[in-house]
Amino acid sequence: MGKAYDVMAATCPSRTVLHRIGARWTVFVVTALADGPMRFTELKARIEGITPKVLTETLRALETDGLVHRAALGGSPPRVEYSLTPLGRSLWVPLQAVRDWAETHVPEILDAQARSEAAVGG
Amino acid sequence: MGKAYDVMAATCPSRTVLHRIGARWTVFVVTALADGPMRFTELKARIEGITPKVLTETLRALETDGLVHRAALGGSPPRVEYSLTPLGRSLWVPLQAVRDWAETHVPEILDAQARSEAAVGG
DNA sequence: GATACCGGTTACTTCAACGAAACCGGGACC
DNA sequence: GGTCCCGGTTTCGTTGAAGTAACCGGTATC
Repeated sequence: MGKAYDVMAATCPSRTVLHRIGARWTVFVVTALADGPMRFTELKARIEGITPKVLTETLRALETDGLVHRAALGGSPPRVEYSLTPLGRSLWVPLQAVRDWAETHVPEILDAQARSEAAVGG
Repeated sequence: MGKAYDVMAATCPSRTVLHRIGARWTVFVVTALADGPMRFTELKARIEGITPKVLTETLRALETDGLVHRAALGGSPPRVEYSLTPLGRSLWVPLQAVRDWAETHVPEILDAQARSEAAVGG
């Protein structure tokens, strides 16, 4: 059985999907929400350096793709809770592996960068 | 034992690493090279839609980070072979998982997108 | 001597993503 | 009546990654 979708094909929709996954802040939001539902301000605090605008954009995009659920709970002050959908939770698995890899191999990459900078004549 | 690096910290070098991994074409190049060493033109053919400029840039970046090895074999016509380093091969594991996820869940995401477009009033 | 192949490079342009900063309504608290 | 919090929105500016297209030297082929 061949696969229905192939990332190597120029027009394959999986490329769009991959692009979304690779967006700067997607991995952070999914990682944060993997610990449980969270409110906007909580997310903003946890993901250091993210601006409210970008956080909103990222959440909307993930919501559109069915990865994140947004629950407005009314009341005052307003309460909005974001959570991963089952699809989002399934994405978390490979994303966590990537995150893990990144955190684990930082020293090797820093080393390689230093070495190639030295080779060029830094 | 706490982790040495945490992606959630604003200044953590793992963020740079993650950024590189998330670059538009990284996953394609690593995936292609996972099948074995390959020449420039071969890569260009296999990764549909990539331009020579972007391919060069991506390969150089991956080389700098120690993920790809470049071997110029002289002769004429010139022969240059690119291959994954052990570090690159270790990255392939999580990347393949992400690629797999993307290819597998295309229909669900397309569905979700269609539904939220309809909800807005398409 | 025209053509094609390899492995790129160069110059220019475009465009989406990202970021900074200010602001919004509505309530609650003081 | 001033201030704070929540969950954003709006405007504007910047940046850098990506795309387009043309070209390069060297060789070998016809």
